[in-house]
Amino acid sequence: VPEVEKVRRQNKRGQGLRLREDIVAAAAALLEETGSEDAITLRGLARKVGVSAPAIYGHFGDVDEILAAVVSEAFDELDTALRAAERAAEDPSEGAAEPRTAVRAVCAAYLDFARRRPQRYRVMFGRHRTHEGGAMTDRRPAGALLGAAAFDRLLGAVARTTGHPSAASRPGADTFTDATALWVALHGYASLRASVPAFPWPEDDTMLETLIGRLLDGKPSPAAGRP
Amino acid sequence: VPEVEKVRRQNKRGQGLRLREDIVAAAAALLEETGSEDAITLRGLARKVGVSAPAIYGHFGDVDEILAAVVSEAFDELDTALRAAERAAEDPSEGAAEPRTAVRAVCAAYLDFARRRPQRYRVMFGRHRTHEGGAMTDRRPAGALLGAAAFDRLLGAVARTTGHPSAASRPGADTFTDATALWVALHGYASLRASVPAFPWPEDDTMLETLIGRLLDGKPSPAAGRP
DNA sequence: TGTACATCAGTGAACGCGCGTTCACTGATGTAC
DNA sequence: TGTACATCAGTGAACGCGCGTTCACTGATGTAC
Repeated sequence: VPEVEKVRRQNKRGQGLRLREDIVAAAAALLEETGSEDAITLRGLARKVGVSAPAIYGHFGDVDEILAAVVSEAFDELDTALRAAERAAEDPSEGAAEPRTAVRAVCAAYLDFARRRPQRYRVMFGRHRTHEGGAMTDRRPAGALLGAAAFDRLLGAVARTTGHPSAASRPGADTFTDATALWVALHGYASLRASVPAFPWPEDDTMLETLIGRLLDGKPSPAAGRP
Repeated sequence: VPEVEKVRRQNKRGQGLRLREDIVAAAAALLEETGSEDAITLRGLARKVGVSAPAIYGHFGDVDEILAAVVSEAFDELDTALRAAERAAEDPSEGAAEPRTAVRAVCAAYLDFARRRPQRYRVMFGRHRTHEGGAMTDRRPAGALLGAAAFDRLLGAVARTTGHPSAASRPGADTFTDATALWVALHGYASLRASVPAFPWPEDDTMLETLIGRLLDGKPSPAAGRP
């Protein structure tokens, strides 16, 4: 028997790789529907996909692997959304109509994602990662970097407006600190807005104007109409 | 048999009300140890307290009630910590050494609480409350207001420095917006710091100086040492 | 002070359930000849 | 083109486990007389 290159066999009746996708999609749906990670069970997913429970072991060894796939996919989605928002904001005038337009667009897209996929957003950023194993096991490098991709979008948008006049008045500012402060505020707002809906939150636009104005441009509150 | 006022019977051998406390304490410990709410089970708690499982029904009808008690207790603790920090900051000079001292102290205490009780903090603010039942069921008014108590501490500290010179330069500012922006940033930092430990976070003091300076005083970045 | 009794916090056995996981299997798909 | 066979994705029955919850009970505590 000569050594033969293993060839990917054609998917059986459309299934095959599709089952994997179906499982991840079902997990995401289950998460958003129930609002709880522990509603995601092997048997529950199998039921939802319409397959027997052991069939899942062909694609995932673990229910945690499935949740990890959901999270990974969600991070891709977030990155795509931020990218699209940035492109759309920069597109029409080619130059810079207003210095903060792109930053504002990216931030708005971030908040929009968190609102559209609340449970996925919560799992992406709301789970405490205990650095299991002392100093730096680096067992899940991808997991640690996932959030960084979204941050880099934000950082890029902020950096691209550094040369603008509004930045000149803030000689001590540095881009990384700016982006960090902005991310922290965005996440805080997105998270609390979902957790404490009873709070009298302002509109997204108002909140964004406040945060960007103060954190990046050193401007005071956007004249909320108080005497 | 005449109507008799029901008198609280003396606790049996030190138990009685103590079991209830023990259950809540065990739940809090289990939450912090395992980092997961669904590690809190009736049987697990009974085991940890050293009591049979049905004994818990005498004090709680539900495992969710126990978690609610943990959260309620944690909110009390947070409020106490913020109160203490504020008092300590205002105590020595009786006047105002520096306008933002009290605000900074309250913020630092907030971050400290989130760091000392990470899982409880996560459950307090990280769980999405779906407004189940349309518009305003108001079924859990206490739950909705719990976060507001901590916010009021922050609001008070901010309000008490409004008359200071630093506020005069920001005519458009209003206290509520200030406190909201600050809370959002504090929570975002506390939450992300725990979720994404791999990120190069600054020291708490530096972060606080940045956030308070920009959000409340309109100052740029704290001269992070860049040319 | 002493005895009989009501109270009630907690027990221990038992139940049914959904879960993860295993195992031998089935049956359609694509391939060798 | 036709037949025999290897492959392998998915099946169905079965298991042991920990869970929430029920039930009749026990035994110490405090009270009535």
